[in-house]
Amino acid sequence: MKIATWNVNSIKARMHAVTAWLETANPDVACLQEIKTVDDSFPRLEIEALGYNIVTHGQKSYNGVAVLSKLPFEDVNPRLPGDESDEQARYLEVVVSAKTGPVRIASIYLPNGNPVREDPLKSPKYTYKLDWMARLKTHAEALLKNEEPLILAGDYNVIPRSVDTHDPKGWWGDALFRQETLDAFHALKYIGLTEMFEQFDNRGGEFTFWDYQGGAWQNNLGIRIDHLLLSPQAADRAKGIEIHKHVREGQKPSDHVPVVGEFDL
DNA sequence: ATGCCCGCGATACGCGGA
Repeated sequence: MKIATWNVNSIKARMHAVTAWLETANPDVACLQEIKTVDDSFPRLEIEALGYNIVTHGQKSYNGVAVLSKLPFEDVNPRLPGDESDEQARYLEVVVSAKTGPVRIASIYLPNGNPVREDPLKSPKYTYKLDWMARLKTHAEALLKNEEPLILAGDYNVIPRSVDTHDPKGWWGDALFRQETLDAFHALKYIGLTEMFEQFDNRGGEFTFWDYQGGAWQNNLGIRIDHLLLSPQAADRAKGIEIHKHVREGQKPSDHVPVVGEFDL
């Protein structure tokens, strides 16, 4: 079973790239981020025609997440618990029934967090990011008690290590790569989650995002910020991970590329 | 120099992204 994550940077602007990728990569489940549209405007028909069930948690103009699945959805839960006032659409959790039993999958669009001011804790966007990461940790701890395969897949907006950017000195201090962010990401992993790229590959210099500006793609100036975090029951059945870098070469590409995990589920 | 590119949209000398 292939479970993928991809920040598409607008589903409407990306439909040609998305359908072409679905047809060739043929994932069983695809978690999408930054669909940038409301649920009613999501282009369902073209994707359903490729054999996918669709759930969305959309928002006008910004954010928005979706899950596409060849298997039917047994359960759907939009929103990350812990802050009823949070109106940003960044989390969508589903359960599908694989041949080995239920598999819980979440599409995650973790806040960017920039700008970070001189006092990080007085930076509204950065404190929102840190709060969101703490909420994700609390929720993931509760989900781990289910002792089932759990895959938290998405755009984490976290550069885990210096080797996951072309320019660690340049990035250091940014909301994606600074001590408080790394501490929160480590705390999330430390509850018992496995970062899938670390499990199977762990090379430096493998990126999932290249900025549109300044010839970043042409010069391979990228960062690795799209991740799959796995419960022990998912990690035990994990087979391998691929970054679909070639997708960045296409017409009107997203600035992110898909990351695809293979599981014996 | 926070600009360069991209998508959205009360189409803005705007905003957010990373």
